[in-house]
Amino acid sequence: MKKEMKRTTIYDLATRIGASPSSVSAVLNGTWKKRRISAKLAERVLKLAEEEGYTVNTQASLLRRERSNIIGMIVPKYDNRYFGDIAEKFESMARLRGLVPIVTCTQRNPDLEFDGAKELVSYQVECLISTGATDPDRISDFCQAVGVQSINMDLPGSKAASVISDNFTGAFELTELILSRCEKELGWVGPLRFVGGRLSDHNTAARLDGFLAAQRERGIEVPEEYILVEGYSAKKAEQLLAGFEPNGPTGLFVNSTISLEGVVSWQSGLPDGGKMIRYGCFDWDPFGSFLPGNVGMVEQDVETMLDNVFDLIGSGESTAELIKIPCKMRVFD
Amino acid sequence: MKKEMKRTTIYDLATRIGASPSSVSAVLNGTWKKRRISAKLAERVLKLAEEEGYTVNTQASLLRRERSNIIGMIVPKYDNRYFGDIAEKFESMARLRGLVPIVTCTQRNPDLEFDGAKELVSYQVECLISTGATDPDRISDFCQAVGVQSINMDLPGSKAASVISDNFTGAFELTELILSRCEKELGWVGPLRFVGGRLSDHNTAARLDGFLAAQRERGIEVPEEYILVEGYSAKKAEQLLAGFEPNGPTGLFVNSTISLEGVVSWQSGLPDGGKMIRYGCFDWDPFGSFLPGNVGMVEQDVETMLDNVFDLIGSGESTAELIKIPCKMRVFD
DNA sequence: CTGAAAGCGCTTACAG
DNA sequence: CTGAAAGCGCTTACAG
Repeated sequence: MKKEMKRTTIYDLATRIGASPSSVSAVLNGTWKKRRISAKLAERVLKLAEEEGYTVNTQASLLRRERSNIIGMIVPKYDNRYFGDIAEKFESMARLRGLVPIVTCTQRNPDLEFDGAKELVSYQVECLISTGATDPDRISDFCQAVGVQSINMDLPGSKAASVISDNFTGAFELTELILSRCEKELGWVGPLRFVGGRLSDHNTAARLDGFLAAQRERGIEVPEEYILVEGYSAKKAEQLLAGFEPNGPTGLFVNSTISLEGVVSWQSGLPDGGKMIRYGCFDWDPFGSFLPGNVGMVEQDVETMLDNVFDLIGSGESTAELIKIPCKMRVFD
Repeated sequence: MKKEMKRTTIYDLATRIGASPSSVSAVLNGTWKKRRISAKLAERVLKLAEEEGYTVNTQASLLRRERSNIIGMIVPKYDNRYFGDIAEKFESMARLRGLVPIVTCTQRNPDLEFDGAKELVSYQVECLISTGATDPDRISDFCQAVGVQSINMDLPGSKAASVISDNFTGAFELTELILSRCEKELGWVGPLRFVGGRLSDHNTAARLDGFLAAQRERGIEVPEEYILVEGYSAKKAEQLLAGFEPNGPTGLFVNSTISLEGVVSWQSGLPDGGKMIRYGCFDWDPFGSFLPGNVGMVEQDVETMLDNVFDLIGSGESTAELIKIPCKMRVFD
């Protein structure tokens, strides 16, 4: 490892070729046709650059250019399919559009979240997508102050456009599915329990609304103590259910795959293995369809959400509009 | 959105404060004590910077500095816990060490993989970690040519140090577990099937070795047609098993959670739901423990692998050593 | 305690 | 078809 080796620059290339740095630069960044540089020169430069393992110094290049083409995203976690999928699709869709994506993971930590946003701004991002952010408005305020566009995804904010799932409708339909399967398979009609999430979280609140509305429509009253929302973690879900040993048919609405882990763990510890339980989950995981009692999952439409995000980018005036994307329902049998 | 707004620079700050850009710069980047700048000046600068929403221009700053502190990682996919975990822990461990992580996802595409590596090099990374790369040596060669350290993780290469799991031992132990559970629970002893992966892939080969060794030790001969390695995808695994309807006890060694999806799907389609099947999986997923017939999973020790990677960074001469990290066994019952 | 000046590696009008 | 020159926003010796 030649540690203190200086990287090859366009000056090195220019010297060795016997041309000017300007010409080398033009060849390397593709503007050489409009500068009418001879094809032979271009060819020689390209060949030498290849041989020397030349790579442009992005820092120098971006410093000089007026646009960075960089687009940043903060994401809370990679611990479930949803955010992993978002990060992955964001990267490939950005590249397809000629943009350079940078994604950073904030550990669901509000301070890291803001630090991450600042870091991306100092990379000169042209737009910053806050995904699942706990405090998107703080980020939007900051972005606005420095003239950078910001967009919220998954969790809405009030200071920038937001693209989120239609949580109400998804939850409504999932609730209907669980109810009808309870009736058909267990001959039971009754209030479902809602497990996981936090009421201060917009998505949980909207899903709970859909959950309640679907039952109200069937004349089912849901007791307050059936709403078990004290966090997302698997452990929390398991704790909340710990005392509960259903002695007959029951139904559960599980809010997120993280909570689902706890639910399934609780279920498998029941005397009868929870044979009389049916549940559905708002969130998708490929192993979900093989879990006993799972009647269906709501899959958020990441691709359409991102399509909408990209449409918003560079769309001039950004109002704080809220775009809701329908979810897909995965039904198991 | 003030689109064409110029960002605040240290010159703006200096003018408004009535100090020189040098002093402002020193205050902002923390070198001001050694430059013995007055605390009052420092305070005023910091306050104004805060008010103006100043953020350093990373491009300009890095261009001037001699070290970037940037450390890059390419990762194939975020479609399972393993790589998501790696990316996430890499980011936080890098920050803990005062480094700036950049992770890019290459879609398991060899060309994107190399492009990603080049992109990171042009960001002036000081070290590039190739995780699960299909052609790590190509990347190492490139890095060496431009004087950047490279390290392989998960999948080994021959041109740079590699930190990988001890696949042989993990597979050996998992095979023993499956065999003993087949015997205990099904009263059956016999050769297991190996499902998923690719023989050209170092990890699959090492795991297959462990798989065969554990059976050889017990005097079990594994027929060649029991080795079903034609790729990782869930669909592939399901296809390979499609014709197979065991009419008695059987055991499977599943190579990766991706393949596991296909296995479980095949299993759930069997007449008896696959009650007489026991299997284990080389790879960890939290839902795995709830799958019927799953006796255990091998969890790769991401944290220890990354510890080793970070120890290697900046460690001077990089030999192409191979560091094997023991896996953890998760046993279900 | 502080400032003037050089320069990091590029890009881009501008002038041939 | 090509080059000289300015300048992007910083950092860092160097000289007070």
